[in-house]
Amino acid sequence: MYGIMKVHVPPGFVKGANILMGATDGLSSMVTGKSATAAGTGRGGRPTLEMVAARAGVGRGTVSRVVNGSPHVSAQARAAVEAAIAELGYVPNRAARALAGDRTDAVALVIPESETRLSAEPYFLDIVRGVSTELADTDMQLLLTLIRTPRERQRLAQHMEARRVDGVLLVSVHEDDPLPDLLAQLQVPTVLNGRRSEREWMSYVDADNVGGARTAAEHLLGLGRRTVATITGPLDMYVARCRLDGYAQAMDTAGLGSDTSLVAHGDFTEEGGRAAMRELLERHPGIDAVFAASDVMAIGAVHVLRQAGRRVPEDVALIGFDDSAVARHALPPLTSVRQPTEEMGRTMARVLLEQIGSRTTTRRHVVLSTELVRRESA
Amino acid sequence: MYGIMKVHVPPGFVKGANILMGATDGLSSMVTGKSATAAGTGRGGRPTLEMVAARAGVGRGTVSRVVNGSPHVSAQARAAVEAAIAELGYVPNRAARALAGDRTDAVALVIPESETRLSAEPYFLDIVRGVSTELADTDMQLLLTLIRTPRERQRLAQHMEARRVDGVLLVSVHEDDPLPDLLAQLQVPTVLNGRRSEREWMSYVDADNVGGARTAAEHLLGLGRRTVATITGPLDMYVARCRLDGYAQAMDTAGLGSDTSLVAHGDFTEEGGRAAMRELLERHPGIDAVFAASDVMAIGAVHVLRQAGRRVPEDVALIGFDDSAVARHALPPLTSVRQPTEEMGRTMARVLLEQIGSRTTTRRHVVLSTELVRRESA
DNA sequence: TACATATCTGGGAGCGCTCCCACGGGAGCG
DNA sequence: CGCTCCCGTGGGAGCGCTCCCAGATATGTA
Repeated sequence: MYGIMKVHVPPGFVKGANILMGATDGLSSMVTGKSATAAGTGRGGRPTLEMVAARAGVGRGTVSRVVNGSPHVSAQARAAVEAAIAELGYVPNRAARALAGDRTDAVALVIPESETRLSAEPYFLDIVRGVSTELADTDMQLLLTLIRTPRERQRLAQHMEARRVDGVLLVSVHEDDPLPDLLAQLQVPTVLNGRRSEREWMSYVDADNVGGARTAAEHLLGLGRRTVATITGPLDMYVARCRLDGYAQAMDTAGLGSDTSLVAHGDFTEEGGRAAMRELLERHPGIDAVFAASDVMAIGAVHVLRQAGRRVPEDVALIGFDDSAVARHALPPLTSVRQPTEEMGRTMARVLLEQIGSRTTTRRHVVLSTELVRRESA
Repeated sequence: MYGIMKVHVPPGFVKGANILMGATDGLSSMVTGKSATAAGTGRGGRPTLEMVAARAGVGRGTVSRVVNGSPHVSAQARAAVEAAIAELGYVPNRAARALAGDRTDAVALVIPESETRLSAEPYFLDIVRGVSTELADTDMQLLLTLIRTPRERQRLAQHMEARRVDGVLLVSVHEDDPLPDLLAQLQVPTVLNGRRSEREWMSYVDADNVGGARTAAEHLLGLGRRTVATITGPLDMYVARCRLDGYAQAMDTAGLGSDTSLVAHGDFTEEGGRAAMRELLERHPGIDAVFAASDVMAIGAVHVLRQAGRRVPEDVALIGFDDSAVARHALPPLTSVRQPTEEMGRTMARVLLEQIGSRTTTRRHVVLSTELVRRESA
């Protein structure tokens, strides 16, 4: 009863309203048809799924199944298709796939400008490197989006609503950034790099800032130093609070209580580090160790200490955070807490892919451990 | 005679082979139809072009024309369409556009790993920033592709053949990299960041390395220094040759001939800079100025000079190249040649867009001038 | 032997857009 | 006053894929 459908109907005939047009001048349209595809040439000479199917002597569906790794294909058919793909050098058309499958096979790495200004340096590149590595095996594309102006933020939101990516990686956003909530509301899989606060609920991958800071302070203490101070980052940033916390923990454990006069506040800039160091020197002339929450601030501290005639590390031991190029090339080379940045990037990508894959909304929280890189300053 | 076509035919009826199916069990298919689109809901609840058309009381074609800025639309129709777009919050579906229009509205920024390892630092990020800025006004997407393994290079080539991007930005490739030629052959619009040799034929945007180096050397000479040496980069890199050239030009002009013993070869690393400085110090104990072809090498030189008891800049004036964070935070802060990195990124994007727009293969060669940033080392 | 079940397969329909053709009506012309 | 010409317009066809359904075939069971 359905047999009629199996009759071979010339392409271009069944399709469209040509039938209704009868004797009208619909000829030109009829001539068009999908002849190009059915023949040996796709647009721009690129092979199409249909060409592969013809070549392999199977149907479109089967080729699609092979390409997408469906298990419901006989070994024989699979082999034929794979051969045809190789011979033709077939590569799936991403746009067609996206359109038909309602997905994009792309993830965006979003970087708010504020962040790039601060820790710039290798950090960002390492994240990209990690993400890229992890994505290399899938055929997800990595889209880079810098957000600087409100207009760009607006556009990003629009793109998100239009579902132009399957997921988003968000590099350290500020606590009051509306982006994460927008993404959550839109149900776009998202992974943050760094938490916004202690009770972050979205998926995130962060470094163990507390542990790293604690280790640094402990190292200073282990060197026999007694007057161990710290230069913090801006405390409205969670990462800065964490590093202060780690320091405080180490001091507590060492029974050195919490002397707030040993805590000076910086802002992650060299000048901030300078000011904080001057303050510290004034309050504690006998200071013999400093843990700075960033390398750049540590550099500032080095300069001030030098001017004050203090030697590093003989008089004052110093540890920074980030293990940046600045730390490596400083004089003396700075001991610093290294974050596994590339690994963080890889993990972010992995978590995101998992989240995109399983359509469930399972949040993941990952904290990767840091490591003290010993150089000459402590 | 064509009037019959204007009769309103219910959607889903004209389309497909349903007509042929007559009394057969084609019901399920008929029910499907494109009802969803015709009604008020696109996939995922997102508005479609067709919905906008319905809302504005015009045809699909007209909406498309408005969206794509075609001039052949009456003011009235345009206004209606724009209103409908705003009301519905319509955003074009990128995949559909790509499929129908045979383009992708995306460009790739390709970064061979080798390069990222060397000058890493802000350089790369600034390029991205520039590119991103320029692209923000179009709705081109920026794809980031890191090339590290031969496998990744292979995949990139494949993507290029499948025309997954409309154009490519290539960050400083080596002279023997086959990528540029592949891209040229594939006729993919491409812009290089930096030349591969003096006779680069592809479009490129480069910094005036010769001029920057010349200025640096001239500055040193202008300080009254007579024994002005240079530490070069690896001379198999064009950029290194350029910087050496600039230095040589300044020396020639000053009538100081070309004393090859004043030229030491480094490799853009700190250790390379150290070794070169030691060499120089040995050959010319009375040396009073050094131009290093990179900041990192300059840092190495500073360290060696310090150990040798030479003061910077009192005994030996020093200039680096790149104006990196390392230079800014060094002790003393390094005078350095700044490249307009972000501007380079912007220009690259602009040139690429132009090349994509005009389907002609007009190559463009842009050289942006550098600038000496004076700090304390010279 | 007949019938139910599981497995593999072809191909129609449709994703949302662009391209382009052919229509209608207004302006310009003789 | 009829004739082109052109501009603005609607909408068919098709881009290359995925989804899914119904056939065909192979396997198992009574």
